[in-house]
Amino acid sequence: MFEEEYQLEYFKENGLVRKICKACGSAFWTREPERECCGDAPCEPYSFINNPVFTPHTVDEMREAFLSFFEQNGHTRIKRYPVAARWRDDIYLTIASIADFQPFVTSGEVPPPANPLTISQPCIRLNDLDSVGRSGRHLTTFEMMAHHAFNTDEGEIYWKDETVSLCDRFLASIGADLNKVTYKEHPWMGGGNAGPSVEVLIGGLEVATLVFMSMTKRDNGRPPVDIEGVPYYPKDLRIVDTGYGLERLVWASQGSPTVYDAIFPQLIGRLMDSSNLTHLLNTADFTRILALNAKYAGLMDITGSNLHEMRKKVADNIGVSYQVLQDVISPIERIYAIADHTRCLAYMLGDCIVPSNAQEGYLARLVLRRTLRMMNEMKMEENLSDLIEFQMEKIGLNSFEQEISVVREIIKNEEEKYAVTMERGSRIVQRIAKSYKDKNLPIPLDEMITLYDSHGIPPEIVRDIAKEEGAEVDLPDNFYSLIADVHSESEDSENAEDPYAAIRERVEAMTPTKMLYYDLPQATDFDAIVLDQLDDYLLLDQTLFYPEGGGQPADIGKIVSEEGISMVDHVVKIGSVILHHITGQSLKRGEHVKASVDEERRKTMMRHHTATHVLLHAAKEVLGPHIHQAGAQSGVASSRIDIRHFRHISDKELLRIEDAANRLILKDIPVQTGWEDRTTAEQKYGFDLYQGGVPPGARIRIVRVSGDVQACAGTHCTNTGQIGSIRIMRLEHVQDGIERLEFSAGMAAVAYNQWMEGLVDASVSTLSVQRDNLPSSVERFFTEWKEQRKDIERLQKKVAELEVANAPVEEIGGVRVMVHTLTASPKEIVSMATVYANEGGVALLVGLGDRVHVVVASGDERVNAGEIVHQVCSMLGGKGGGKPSLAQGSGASAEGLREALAAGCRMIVEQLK
RNA sequence: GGGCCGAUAGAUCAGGGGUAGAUCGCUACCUUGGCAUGGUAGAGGCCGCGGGUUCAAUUCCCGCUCGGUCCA
Repeated sequence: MFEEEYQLEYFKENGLVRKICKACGSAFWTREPERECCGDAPCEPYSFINNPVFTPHTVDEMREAFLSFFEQNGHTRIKRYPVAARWRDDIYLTIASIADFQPFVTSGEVPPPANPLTISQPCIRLNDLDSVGRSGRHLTTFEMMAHHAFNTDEGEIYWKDETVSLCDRFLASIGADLNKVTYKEHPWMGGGNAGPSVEVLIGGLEVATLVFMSMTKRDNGRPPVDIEGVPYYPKDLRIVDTGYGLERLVWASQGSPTVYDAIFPQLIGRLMDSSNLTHLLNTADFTRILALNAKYAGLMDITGSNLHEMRKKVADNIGVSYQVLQDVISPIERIYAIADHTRCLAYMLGDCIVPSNAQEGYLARLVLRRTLRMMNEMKMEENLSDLIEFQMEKIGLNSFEQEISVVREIIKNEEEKYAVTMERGSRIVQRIAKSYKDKNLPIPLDEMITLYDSHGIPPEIVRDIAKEEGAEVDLPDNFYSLIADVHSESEDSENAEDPYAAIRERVEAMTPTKMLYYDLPQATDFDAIVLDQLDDYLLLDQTLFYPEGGGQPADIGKIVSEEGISMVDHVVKIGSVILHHITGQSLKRGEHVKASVDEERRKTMMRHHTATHVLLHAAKEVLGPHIHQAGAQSGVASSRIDIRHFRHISDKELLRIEDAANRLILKDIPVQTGWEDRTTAEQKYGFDLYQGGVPPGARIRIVRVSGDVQACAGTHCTNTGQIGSIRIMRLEHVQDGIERLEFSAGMAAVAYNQWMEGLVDASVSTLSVQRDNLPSSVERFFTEWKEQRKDIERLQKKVAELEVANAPVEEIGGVRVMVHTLTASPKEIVSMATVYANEGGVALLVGLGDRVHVVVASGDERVNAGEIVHQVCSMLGGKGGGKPSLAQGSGASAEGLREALAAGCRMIVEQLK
């Protein structure tokens, strides 16, 4: 595929030749004509360990070397983006440098912040979590250094030859022998795009990938290229997407046994120290084991049985047993993993991810709990907060938005939560372990799965606790993949159909609609010319109707023409065209119309929308500067805003937020809105801008309310005073780390207050008490109700005893039998009969109420109450049953009661014989 | 966003279509000079909310709320 794409002038001019790898069959380019192998794992083992291929660099030195090299070569250096990819809704974490520019820059809709540019982007990938620490090369967090160029037909920056040339020159600048570098052809496809790509290899390690994104599946009318049967079309925008692994470059520059030793030298020493493993560090054997381990790990994926095999090979090679190797290497693997995970957490928490049971917060919790578990296993005398703070300081505290004190508090919370979960978990495990031990069975797999899946207790911990209880467990090696299977069964990812798909294409060519609502936020009436009508969607040359978007619903209203009136019930924006969904009169092209927006609704919407910003600001004031918006939805009767906070908001805090918000309203602060260039706005305000979501377009609308700046497309009041008032109606805990405030503003707040008043009034009048006394009266009524209920129970028992004492009794075969009909509730007669049965007698009681209730209690083994009730009730046209000692049931009417009781009596006599 | 588990006395939980239980804690009394402890008695439950099935629901079914957890 793309074979001709790799025939670069640069390769030819510099004497590189194309070869086919004898091991894997891939094509590659090299300066050494006699080379037979592509240089990639598993075709070639690592050769850089103890034999660096670059001049030694630390992480900071290497990053600086890269960025300044590309700066000197005409690239603009760009600040890193957060690791939480909040500008995208398809991924939680930033997984590559190009992710920073998706989707709007890569689609061509928005110009890049600079062109060409260079960046070192911290990325987080949790796919190979199990290999981290073990393989010697896997990391959860790595910096992808990149140089990107965005080429169009109008502006060519550079393409393949220059990209490879820059790569070569950079590698040479850090001391590489270019003869050792190979370029492996590696066609790339992803996300509907494709293009040629080369992997850059040295010393058996892939250090960079150079991707040339140039094709798309989307039909754009250009002549397509066939790739595996699918037509791909050349893109208008051709992107140079490179990725250099900072950590790998550093590793290869130092030749240490593992990548971890190269990038976390200080921390690993510190962790070894606190785990009492320092003595291992400087022994030759140990170093040799690690190096060998890494070398073999380089040749295979470290999953499941592979790990086992690799261990065996390494053990054979150094002449120790599998178990000895395992014992030596497990602790250090955990230390490597902890070093890695704490850096991952530093980025996550520093970039304002709050651990949670859902979404990106869950990923943070996953890593955090893993780290805590490993620290516990190592009995490490270190504190997780200190380790993460150390990592954050190493990276530079000013590169994080979150304050360190908040980070520490979050970690403390998580540690407590984890402890509670584990404690709850151990109790459950102990119980289960006991019950299986009693049956002399191991705890079965499905119990293990439930324990993990529903209670969060990892199987290793179950095993340990079970051992203490003396129970075995059934724990297969592929436990976690079994879990994955359980989940995959129920996973039906259904992609929501685009409801406007049919119209979308037809609209694309239409003239953009002039948006009047931003310039005239107070206006409601306007004149317009009908441009077209597609089905029920009307297009005008200009409009005041706000289309649905940015968490704000669409305006409604009417359009008046000479022929009649059309109602607008929904408005959407597709591209830059606004579509009015109308019912009633159809309209003709070119017609002049008068339109008006439902004023009250629009005003309510504006108040609610501005109130959202005010409330966020108030929350920041009360809870701290770390508060961020996680989502919002405006409505007519109420609106809601989700905010990130690591704790439950207390009732008191809620009141203070409401107070603060209303004070901001009373201050009558002007709301400033304006359009700004996207890229400059991002640089100016940071990614906090996108708290309310990411709007498309090269220019974005900026809304400022008292120091709070957001990109926001909604319609706003011009001053906070216009909101009138804000009333928080409800606080909901949507998920850990996200609190939802439901509120209303303006007249809607008044309506809510009135409704609440109504509730109070209704209660007050029912209880005939004064308003002020409502809470104390309710309290009094409730306690009285409880006391009286108890009194009733006591009295019923008394009555029962009296009834029993006075009831006619017959003695049959030495057993006292009572048959009696009375007016009493089921509960009463039950307790009556029980009193009797407790004295060894048999009672057949009938209570007359709405229904005929039959109870039999038997204090004699021979008499089966259930059978008798069954018989009596069926004769009464009802049903009943129960235990041999006590049974109850009922019949529909008292008709035939005499016969039924007689039959019951006969049965008792019969059974007593 | 989806799956799974759960909600019963102040706490931890058991139970199960037919009169709501255990342990700890609490209160009082006994034992002591006082405390720890031990003994006896007792108080404490809208069995989360709303529907349905049933003669009968705390128990079974459905919905909701809240909590936990796993996975995207």
